[in-house]
Amino acid sequence: MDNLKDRVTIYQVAKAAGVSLATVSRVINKQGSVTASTREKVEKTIAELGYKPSGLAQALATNHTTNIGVIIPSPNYVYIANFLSGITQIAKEKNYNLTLFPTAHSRDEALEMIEKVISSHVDGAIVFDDQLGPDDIKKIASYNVPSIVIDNKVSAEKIGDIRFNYDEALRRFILDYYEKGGVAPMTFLHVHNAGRLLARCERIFVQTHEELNREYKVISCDDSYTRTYGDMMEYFRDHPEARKGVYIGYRDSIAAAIENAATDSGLSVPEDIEVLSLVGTKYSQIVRPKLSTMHIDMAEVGKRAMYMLAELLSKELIDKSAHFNATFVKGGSTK
Amino acid sequence: MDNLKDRVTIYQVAKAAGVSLATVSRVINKQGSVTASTREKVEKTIAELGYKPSGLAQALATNHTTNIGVIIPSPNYVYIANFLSGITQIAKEKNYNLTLFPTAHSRDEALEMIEKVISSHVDGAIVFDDQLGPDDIKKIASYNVPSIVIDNKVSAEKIGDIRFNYDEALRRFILDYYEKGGVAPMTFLHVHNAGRLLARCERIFVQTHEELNREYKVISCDDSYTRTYGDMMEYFRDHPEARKGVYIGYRDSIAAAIENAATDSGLSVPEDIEVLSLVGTKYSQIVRPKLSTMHIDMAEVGKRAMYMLAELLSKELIDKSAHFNATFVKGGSTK
DNA sequence: TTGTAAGCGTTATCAG
DNA sequence: CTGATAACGCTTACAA
Repeated sequence: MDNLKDRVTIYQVAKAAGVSLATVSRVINKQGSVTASTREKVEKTIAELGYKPSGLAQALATNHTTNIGVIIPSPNYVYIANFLSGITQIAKEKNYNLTLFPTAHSRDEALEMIEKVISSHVDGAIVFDDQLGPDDIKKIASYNVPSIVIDNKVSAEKIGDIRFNYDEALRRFILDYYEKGGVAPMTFLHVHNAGRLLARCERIFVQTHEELNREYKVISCDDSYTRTYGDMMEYFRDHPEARKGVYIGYRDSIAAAIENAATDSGLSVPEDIEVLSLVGTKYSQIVRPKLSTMHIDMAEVGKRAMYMLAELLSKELIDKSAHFNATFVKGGSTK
Repeated sequence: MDNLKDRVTIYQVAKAAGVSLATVSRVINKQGSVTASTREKVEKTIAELGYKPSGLAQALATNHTTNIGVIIPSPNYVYIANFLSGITQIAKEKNYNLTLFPTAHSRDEALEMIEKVISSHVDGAIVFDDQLGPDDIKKIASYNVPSIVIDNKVSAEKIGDIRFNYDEALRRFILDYYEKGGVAPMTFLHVHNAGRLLARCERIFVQTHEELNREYKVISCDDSYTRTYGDMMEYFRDHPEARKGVYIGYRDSIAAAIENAATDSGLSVPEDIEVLSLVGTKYSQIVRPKLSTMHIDMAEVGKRAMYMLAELLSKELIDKSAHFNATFVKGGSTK
């Protein structure tokens, strides 16, 4: 608990080196001018004492930590992990540390994390939580925490956003299917509380079908490979009429569950059943047939977010909005 | 709430509520005694002003942040992401924030991150970096940062460790193969710089074979699915003698690359080629045939690490070492 | 129950 | 070039 008790302080260094606090501070910050000889002396005693400046005290004095807060659903999903990994790379490059505020897909928790972000005195934040609406985001803005918000349009002074666009690609995919003579209805796998991204895709799915005046199905599934695999096995067994058509899952695990369940039910993909994954990762490549996906490179999104934030923090962010368009990547799971 | 505001301080709250700093502090910390009426008054003005205590200042005053530092290779790999996810869950439960110090598989960087951890004033640290040796870890100990170290034996006052044991399971797997009449040599896919865990497995692999006086192969591969898939396609094409036997990859992506390359080369798994993944994740289940793995649940490891650290921070950690034994999980990729 | 004041470990502004 | 000293925002004895 009081591991910090015996921390060597700048004061001790000063005393040991026979100089004042201020001089030591100048040495460690390499600013202001110090004689070569005293600099050496100070550096020597710093090394001897093993002194490391307290980031905390520095932060308090300078009014900036070099921390940026990251609000994300827990990094359990590959696409979130990829996103985080992208942030990570650029953060390192720009010399920021990352503090995680994980939210487990619940709005209340996300809100609570926003409070924490504010308290934690981060220099900026990247918010990728699917549950938060624009109003929630404004709160963070009102506290003057420069932020990049993912998949949420916000316009505020110190806030940039990155938005995903699945609309056209998904619409086109659906239209193509019917234009090419698709007859069996498409099925969308709904996952409870999986966030705004999925919700929007589902809306596009429904709308497009209603415009076309086509039949469609939405079925609910659990947000896990194993459960969905089991459920789909049953589903294909109990619903002979469902043994054809296109199935859409929102991420690779779900889509893979559909595909494997279909295959293991004696169906062939893509001849009988076609499968599409909305958030494709590299795991779409390892299943057979490879999954067709709507692809957005989440690591790139993470990098971009961190670049934008760094710009927001250092100068003016010129372009406060970035867009990532999903592109259809054809695998073997669709015709 | 609308306009950007400068940080509201405890002092401003005190003034607005007509009380002293100390009283406000008591209210926000719910300790000491405050009359119901003044408490209300203070709470009201806190709400009105939108005051959030500065974690920084609190940390400096109390001498502990509620941050714990996590040194990991970047969360690109599923097993690392799972580990992080496990930490995350328990950290939330115990009310700690996580600060990430990602290292990208290089010892120098890992060392640099240790420095940062020390400066950053975290209450404790979880160190899962495969590149660090025991001596490196001691450095963190010397700064009195209570830590849990993964896959590295350390004995120091404030340091606990979690170790993996692949030895027996892997040895047994190899022995079984030959006892059951395996003839074709086993092949181990070596990945440069993939860390101590892999290195140790490789050592076990080699040793066991030498004890048995059996032929074996070690081939190098890139740490990526796509590259390894391509390389293995070539390999199977150019080396007819290699179109049989057991192949061992250190994580699912690598093992899946072997398996898919074998299948796509017209080989059948497990009849011609058998495949084993050393660090199995749920992705071993989605490829066909399912991968046999040596399994350690990394999310559990993360949880355990965080539990141990919490204990280390609050009282005495009774059991300073935990062990996780790899268990062989048979899939369809081995006979 | 409440207020005063001394830290916590730095940086930064002045003088000297 | 160097040294006092006042911030930074909060906690916490100690007094009142």
